[in-house]
Amino acid sequence: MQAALATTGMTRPVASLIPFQAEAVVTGAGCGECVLGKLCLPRIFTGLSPDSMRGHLNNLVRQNKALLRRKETLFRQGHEFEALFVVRTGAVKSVMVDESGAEHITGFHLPGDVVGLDGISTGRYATTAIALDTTSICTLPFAMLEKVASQVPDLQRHVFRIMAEEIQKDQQMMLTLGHRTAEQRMAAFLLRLSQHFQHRHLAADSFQLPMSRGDIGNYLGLAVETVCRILTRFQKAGLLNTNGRGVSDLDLAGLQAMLSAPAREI
Amino acid sequence: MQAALATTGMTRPVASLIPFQAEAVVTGAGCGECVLGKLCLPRIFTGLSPDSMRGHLNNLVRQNKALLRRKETLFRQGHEFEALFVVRTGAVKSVMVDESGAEHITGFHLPGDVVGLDGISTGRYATTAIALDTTSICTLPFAMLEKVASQVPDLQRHVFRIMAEEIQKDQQMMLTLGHRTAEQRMAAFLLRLSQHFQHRHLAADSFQLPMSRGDIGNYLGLAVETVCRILTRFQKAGLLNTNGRGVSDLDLAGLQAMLSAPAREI
DNA sequence: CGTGCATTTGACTACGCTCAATTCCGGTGG
DNA sequence: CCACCGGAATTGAGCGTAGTCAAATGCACG
Repeated sequence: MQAALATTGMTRPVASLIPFQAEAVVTGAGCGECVLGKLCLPRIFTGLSPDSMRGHLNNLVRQNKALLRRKETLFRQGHEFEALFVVRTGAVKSVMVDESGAEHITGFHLPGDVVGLDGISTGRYATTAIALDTTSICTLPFAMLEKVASQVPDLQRHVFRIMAEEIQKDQQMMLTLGHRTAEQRMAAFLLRLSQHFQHRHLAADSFQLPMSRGDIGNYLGLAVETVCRILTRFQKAGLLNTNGRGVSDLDLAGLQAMLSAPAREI
Repeated sequence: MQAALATTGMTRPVASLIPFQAEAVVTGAGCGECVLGKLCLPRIFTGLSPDSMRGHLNNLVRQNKALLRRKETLFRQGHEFEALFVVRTGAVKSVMVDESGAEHITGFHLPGDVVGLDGISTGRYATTAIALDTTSICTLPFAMLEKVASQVPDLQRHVFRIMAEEIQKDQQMMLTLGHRTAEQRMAAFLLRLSQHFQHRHLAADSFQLPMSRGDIGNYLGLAVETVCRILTRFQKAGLLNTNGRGVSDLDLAGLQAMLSAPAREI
């Protein structure tokens, strides 16, 4: 983990490590600020005796949590895969550098999302994970996860599901990138963010974008200028209001309508 | 499975079912024509006693194999997810119909590939799987796979790996669709096919495309006309020869060079 | 209160889509 | 065996969406 939780490429300091309070989790209180949703450990271990639960927990969750600041990296492309991470607060982007040296953002990860799945198949992370904001992280060493999963069928099923959801999400994204216009991509992007917040009982029609216009463009396969122009167009059409990185008064139905509308006929 | 192995949407008959010879597998001969690679069951069960192996096998692999003809479906979008499938011979495409009724091909599956992963997360298949050729299939009921996986750590790890490889592949595709020109997409597509054949010790520079130009275009987010034009361009540039659905004399290095070359700077 | 990056807006260009017409094949029936 | 038919593939002409280049403005941080 030394390598994985290494310093950023820039001149930032290493991530600070704060002792993780396993006790609070085991007693069933949940980890307070944590927004793990279905991955929440107390739920996974529901039905196990407190002792057994504590035993598993101590193996499963790294006894610390990482706090990253803006632009610090959680792990780097090519480094040995050792753990999955769950975003508790903040936001993370996954960046892949291709053979020609160009950078491509393959995903944004908000609280509750799992980061690092791209490392499982080859044993090395396929992307570099970079914090977009001050971000707190939960660490799940994968070897331990595998071991516990083979003893706790519910956890095994849960890991299957998490990976399957990632597959589903990526295929949805392939569809967006391959078959939708620039406007539709932006609409789909905003709707996906909106749904994420809604699922967590946060405002669905007003929120902050944790990433830059450039990041959005890179992720959606659009030029920065196009992203800007479309946001202005949306604003003029009354679909939303922008204020820096904040968007408000999203017309969710209107945006949804753009997706059903005449796409590129390929 | 009745539903999953249902009739095609057209007027084709149901897939014929031929008894699966589990015995042959257990004795270590492998399933002959099968090209499962690392998923090959005898390998999974290496180290287990023959009896234990036979017990697992009988649970794991459906006691039949399906033979599909061109345009017949393996499963349909929205139907209950019950099993994964492995392509033994032939080829399959995964087609998703979106809210606006447009069809999108999310993947092609060649011998050794697993089909149906998109159904795990929601419990319903997210795509319809359609045979591109006469295709033989191996069926893995997922409930059984989960059960055996929780008893055989190697199998659990293997399922993780298969799903992770799908994630990796999809993210590579996102990158292709979002950041590459039409020519680069075609080059990447041909190279991926070539690598698939090479890994299976088949000719890497000459093979048949099991799908139509239209399917390729749909998959790559390009118009059919663009696919044709690019293939002609490639041929004139001496990168390959085409003959109907056959391609030969691929200049792999030349195609690879196109990917490293100046992409769209996004 | 600058300096530097992020964002926005404008002008122009080009890649790839659309529409249209022709050719090529594979399958089918006379 | 050949003629015919329908879909697939190919090629051409014209156009539109989104990228590129360029410049101005906004904004955060030192």
